[in-house]
Amino acid sequence: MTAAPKTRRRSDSPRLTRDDWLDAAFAAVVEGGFDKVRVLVIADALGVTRGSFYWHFSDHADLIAALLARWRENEIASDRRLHDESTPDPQADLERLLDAALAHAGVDLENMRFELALRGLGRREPAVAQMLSEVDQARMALFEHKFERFTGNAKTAAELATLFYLAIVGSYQALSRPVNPPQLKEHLKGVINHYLIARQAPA
Amino acid sequence: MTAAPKTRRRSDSPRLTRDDWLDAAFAAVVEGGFDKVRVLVIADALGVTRGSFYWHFSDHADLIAALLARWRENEIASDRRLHDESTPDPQADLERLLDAALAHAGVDLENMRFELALRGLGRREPAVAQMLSEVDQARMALFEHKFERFTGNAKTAAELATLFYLAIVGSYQALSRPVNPPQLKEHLKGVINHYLIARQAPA
DNA sequence: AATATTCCGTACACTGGTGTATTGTGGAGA
DNA sequence: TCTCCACAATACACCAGTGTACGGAATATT
Repeated sequence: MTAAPKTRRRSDSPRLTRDDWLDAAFAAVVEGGFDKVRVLVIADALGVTRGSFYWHFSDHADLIAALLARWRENEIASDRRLHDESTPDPQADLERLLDAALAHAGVDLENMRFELALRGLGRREPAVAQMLSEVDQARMALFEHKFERFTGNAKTAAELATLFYLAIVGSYQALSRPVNPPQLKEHLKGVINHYLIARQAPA
Repeated sequence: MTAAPKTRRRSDSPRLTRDDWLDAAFAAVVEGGFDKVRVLVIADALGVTRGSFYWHFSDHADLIAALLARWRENEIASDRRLHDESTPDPQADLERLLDAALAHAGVDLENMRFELALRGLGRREPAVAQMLSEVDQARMALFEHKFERFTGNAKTAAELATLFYLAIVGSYQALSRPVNPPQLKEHLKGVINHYLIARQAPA
């Protein structure tokens, strides 16, 4: 009655790598949060025993730390990418940013769930909260920058950037309850259009 | 070396009530999430042993269920209150609603943290997700109603209601990172003013 | 005061998880 | 082909937590 391993290791090699473990741990976080990251469970999801784990990692804390570090790297990388890929048209540029942020809630469902779990962890672990704070700052700055190119007004740019960023973060977990992603996108566009029109016909 | 109970029971009576336990469990959720609700820990926070617990509750699941139920009651009650207390002036009415929602992130910090933990739980428990969905729906409807009274336009009301509600939810956990509550309130007001002006000087 | 009821303590069995030490094993290089 | 070593299995001790059975104390009730 010994069940077969649920998830086959990524590489065809019979041996596992540290990254294989990280991937599996990531999946565990995605579907249960950090509190449900159990070495034992991940082990037999990978089809091995914990003997392997304690080879690649010193202990449970080491695993979590590595997971956080890896996420952080990816995060600053994708932030950099969004910052570099700039379009001449401010509005198109802005919409691309919003699309990317909303994709997090669509295609990239796993990353969204991971980030939510991360925020949960951040409520208990100051170090994690600190990390998230920095990431949020960077993203908000990017939003603000794009909005300023678009509106040409620092104050409204700050307002809209704050509002939009928080709304997207909020949508991560209220989803797909009160609204779904495409719906939300339409609403965001509606507000942007409003500002566009208002600019063409100032008071 | 036996430590004194950290939290004294609310009633002066030496015996505990089911509600005392619920209060303590609530506190546990607030500072650690649902995964950190341990009968053992709560027991000695209350200065008793688990013998008491298993008198008032059948098991751990019973405790959680009761906690959820109680939250739900409070929630529909406060929703009703917000719905009834209506002011003749649409703008003042709207601002009162926003204040109430933002207070959740200020004074009412505990309730905010509880709700966040709840959303975390909802990602694993469909029943909880369902409950949250209904609460979100109700709140959004209220937002939309107030915004419609204010703007007089169904479409923009839907847009702004969605955006504002999600932003507030989002602020719950990004707080106090990228923005703090008063700052956020100013930004929200800024957008509202923009819509006010635009209405007075239509294109 | 005697008794019943309500509430809590105690002791035990059991589960699921971590970490460690030690032993195996299969594959790449000499 | 032999050998070494990177990787994994096994077996152990240990801990935290749940649930249960039962006994004991405190409060009501008559």
